[in-house]
Amino acid sequence: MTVKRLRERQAEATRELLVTIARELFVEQGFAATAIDEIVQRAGLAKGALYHHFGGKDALFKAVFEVVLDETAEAVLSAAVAEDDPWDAVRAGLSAFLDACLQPAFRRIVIIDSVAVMAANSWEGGMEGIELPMLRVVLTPLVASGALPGVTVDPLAHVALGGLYGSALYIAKAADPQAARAEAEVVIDVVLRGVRAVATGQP
Amino acid sequence: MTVKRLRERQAEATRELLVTIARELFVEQGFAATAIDEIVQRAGLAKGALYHHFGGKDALFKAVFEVVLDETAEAVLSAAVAEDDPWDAVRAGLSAFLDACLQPAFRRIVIIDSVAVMAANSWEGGMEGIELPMLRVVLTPLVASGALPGVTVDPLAHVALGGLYGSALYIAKAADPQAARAEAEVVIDVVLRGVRAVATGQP
DNA sequence: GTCGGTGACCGACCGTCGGTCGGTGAAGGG
DNA sequence: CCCTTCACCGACCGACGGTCGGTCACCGAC
Repeated sequence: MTVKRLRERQAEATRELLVTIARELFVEQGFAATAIDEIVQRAGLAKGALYHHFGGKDALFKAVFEVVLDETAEAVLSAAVAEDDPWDAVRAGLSAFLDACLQPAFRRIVIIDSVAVMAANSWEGGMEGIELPMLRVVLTPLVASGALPGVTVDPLAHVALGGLYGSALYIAKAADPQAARAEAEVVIDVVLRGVRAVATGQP
Repeated sequence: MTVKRLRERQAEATRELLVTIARELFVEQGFAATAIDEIVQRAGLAKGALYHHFGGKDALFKAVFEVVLDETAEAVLSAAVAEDDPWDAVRAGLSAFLDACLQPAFRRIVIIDSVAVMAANSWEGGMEGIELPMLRVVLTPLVASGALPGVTVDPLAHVALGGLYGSALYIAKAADPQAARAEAEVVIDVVLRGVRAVATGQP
């Protein structure tokens, strides 16, 4: 299995090339404004090659989307697991997520274009696919500690994810992303402190 | 001015008809999957009529978008202004917005499709157009009171909107919407109490 | 009233784009 | 050495967004 046949390796290389090129163009121009012919031409391939490896333009986008999302999920999780205290883990994860929002690829692919493309194909969106499990990992310790009576993980994760998405949109559209990120972090910090205060009974 | 000429009235009726038909189809099928020919055919008009009144498919979508957004903004505001206490107003507004998130038109037009369409034309998105003023009315008293040091209205509104959308998503997908709504409101309540605790210095 | 201008609306036409499909040549098992 | 397999090719198609010259009812001027 480790020794792959020549054809197999070339095919995989072609797939990765297509994903890489498509990612560049999707980030630069957006999904709708990027023509398949342009992707294929820049990759030095014919249109048939793309349709041999991917079901269509949407499927190619989904492949790109998953790569970008995986990168972000990994960054968030690795930041969270580095902390011992559950609250510190949450804050570290949020900070990593806000960093991701500053990157053009995440903004364009995940925040702006993915929602419509996924909805058009009845696919799972960014919310449910990977981000939610990611958030559950961070939030479950909090809920399990019993600090938030009556609160269950699933709705909490959804609300948190939505809030993150809202701040992501704010950052994505701001003229000064750095300043927007700082503003958003203040807000999230207040919310976090507030929830913590309710949990511990201390302001 | 109140007495409009016949041509003027007919033109306005045509515009409204186009917006109404387009809204139905956009909600049913989404923006990308709806063909201009289909809109025009169902309206009993020719394609030229549409392009006479609107700059293009995107401009027609924006007109539909603004109508849907206005409806929601009005519902939220009327719910909020009925309350005297700022915190009660916030809660009432949030509840009304949650209801809006459950309606297919708002979900499809504003949440799913608007972001990509607006981004493609460098237009103002849903958050900045009307939703933000709507939420600003509700949230500005809080921020202006100085209870939340360092917090500005815009990012706070975005985070709140996102959180509400997340909970709406959770409710929409749940097998038991009533129970899900109760769960979500517990979470929102915790967050609200938390922010309030930070603001007042009391848990 | 009638006459010329205006503008709402028509619909054939165009360029582009996503998607299809029969073909081709090299890889690789027998 | 041959025959199957398959990654890849590229001409072609149909659909869609957008254009543009034409048409005719409406409306103010005289």
